[in-house]
Amino acid sequence: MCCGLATTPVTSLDAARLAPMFKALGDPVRLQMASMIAARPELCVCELTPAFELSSGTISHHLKTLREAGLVECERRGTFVFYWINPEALQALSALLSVEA
Amino acid sequence: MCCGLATTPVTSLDAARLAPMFKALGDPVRLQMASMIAARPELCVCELTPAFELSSGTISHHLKTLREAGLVECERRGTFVFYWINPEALQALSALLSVEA
DNA sequence: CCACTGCTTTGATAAATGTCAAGATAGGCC
DNA sequence: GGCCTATCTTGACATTTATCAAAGCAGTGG
Repeated sequence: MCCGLATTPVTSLDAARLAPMFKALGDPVRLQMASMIAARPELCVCELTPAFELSSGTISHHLKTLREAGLVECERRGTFVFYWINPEALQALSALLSVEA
Repeated sequence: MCCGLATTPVTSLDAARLAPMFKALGDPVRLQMASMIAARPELCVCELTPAFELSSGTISHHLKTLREAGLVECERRGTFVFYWINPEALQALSALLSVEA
């Protein structure tokens, strides 16, 4: 890996683009959500909701944050909505953090 | 890499521990700061300050946020204060994001 | 068409955040 | 000791955020 945060400082432009993704992961609830979604090919909201002691409105709000950050995508199938992770987004962040080598 | 966000979902405990680090990187100013610090063995605040159009108080505040998240450490040497990155912290985050394999 | 379920949106509220100006500290130097 | 510079801390303010309750929308099935 050649271009981590440790080798070349990110430009203010890159920072503006990438910071929202980190920000989206910067809430414990959303980090856990993202993790649950990433651990499977896709995950139904109906499986996500009971994992947290939060109103469904709040769950939906957090999912929207993850979506708008580009970290996940979703699709409605019948009554249910399924979410999956966007691997490119994770990779972009991971590459940035690669300390060296 | 065996234990990324994509393989085993993080526990709520891990989420609580790691989210603040992501959160600290979730501001464009702080992300760029962290990047500048990581690009060198250490960096003087006096080099950091003129890179942003922000008051020195605000710079100091952001550095405190990075410090409290465990992402950087610092030491005073004479009049100047030097910051350096905490590689373990970056690695912890990077490992979590490793999409697979 | 009506009721029900799953999910999202809206409105409201308390708490957290980013910023600056101004004051406080610490160290170097006369 | 007294001044100057570098950094941090404090107080204030506007903005953003996390949350809930309630209302809205989309599909399913009677």
